[in-house]
Amino acid sequence: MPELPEVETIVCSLRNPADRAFAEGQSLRERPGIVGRQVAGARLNWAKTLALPDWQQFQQEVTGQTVQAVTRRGKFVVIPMGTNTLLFHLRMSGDLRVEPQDAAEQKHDRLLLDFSDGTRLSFNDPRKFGRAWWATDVQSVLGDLGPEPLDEGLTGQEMYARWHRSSRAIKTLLLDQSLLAGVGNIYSDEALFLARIHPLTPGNCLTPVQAEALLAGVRQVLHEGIERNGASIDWVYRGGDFQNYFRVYQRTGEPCTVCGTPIERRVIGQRSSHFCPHCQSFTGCS
DNA sequence: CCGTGGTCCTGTAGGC
DNA sequence: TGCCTACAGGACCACG
Ligand SMILES: [Zn+2]
Repeated sequence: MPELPEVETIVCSLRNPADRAFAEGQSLRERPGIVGRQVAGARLNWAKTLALPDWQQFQQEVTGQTVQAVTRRGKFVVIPMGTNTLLFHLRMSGDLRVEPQDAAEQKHDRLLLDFSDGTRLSFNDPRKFGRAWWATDVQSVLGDLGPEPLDEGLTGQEMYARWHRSSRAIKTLLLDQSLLAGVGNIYSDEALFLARIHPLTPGNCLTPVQAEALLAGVRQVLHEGIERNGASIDWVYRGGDFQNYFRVYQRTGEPCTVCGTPIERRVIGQRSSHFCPHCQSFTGCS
């Protein structure tokens, strides 16, 4: 589930003042954060969740460390703690929650950090695809990531150069984290719709103008997603409402918001892709 | 280099 | 009620 806007929303909530009190029905924006809290102990309920290092070493080294900051890189949550950094990738169903230690452990909690002030951070992940790393060198985990789409220094020309090198479908290229970090299945469909580009368009058929428009579309949908606290679908991830503003994603058969043509769904690179066959007609390529 | 199919997992929706 | 299949915010691998 979580793509850049959902991860950004979670990261922001973890950065909230840590001295806030817990309350019933708090939104993500209202909840207390974790910066400044000290780890008193850790628990691992699913071995594979901890990618590196082994549990023994992790548990030993993380205990006593203090949360210095919470940041985001692509879809990764980055938490510097002393000389090491704790990283999470939420994959399809991961979530990070802050709660009092006396609260009952939740179903699907995979990794828990107990803080010395009586609170805890829990990594909840029903599908078990999510991973955590405890790394001295952050680049060993984040090294292959492409640029941040919301970095103002990133230009359309740069993305044109990156996308133009490949003959793969632009839908697939948008999901390639080494070309651009943070975009997933929802936001790639939405961005292609805004840029009026057919998802099967080969990267090397894109024009510089289209690349510019696509980066602008990516930025717009990411901003919208962040504004709405991300998208909440099914039982995974709660708190956002961008799902109520989808233009094409999971709207198969429903009318295009621009021209009324039924939205089409087809599988591209093992992922379902939704688009308007009229607004996003393939313009051709030499 | 490219596309395809399989893997890792649990949960839900829909057809019968 | 079940039972069965398809599908889901992601990423990685082997193969031809
Ligand atoms: Zn349309």
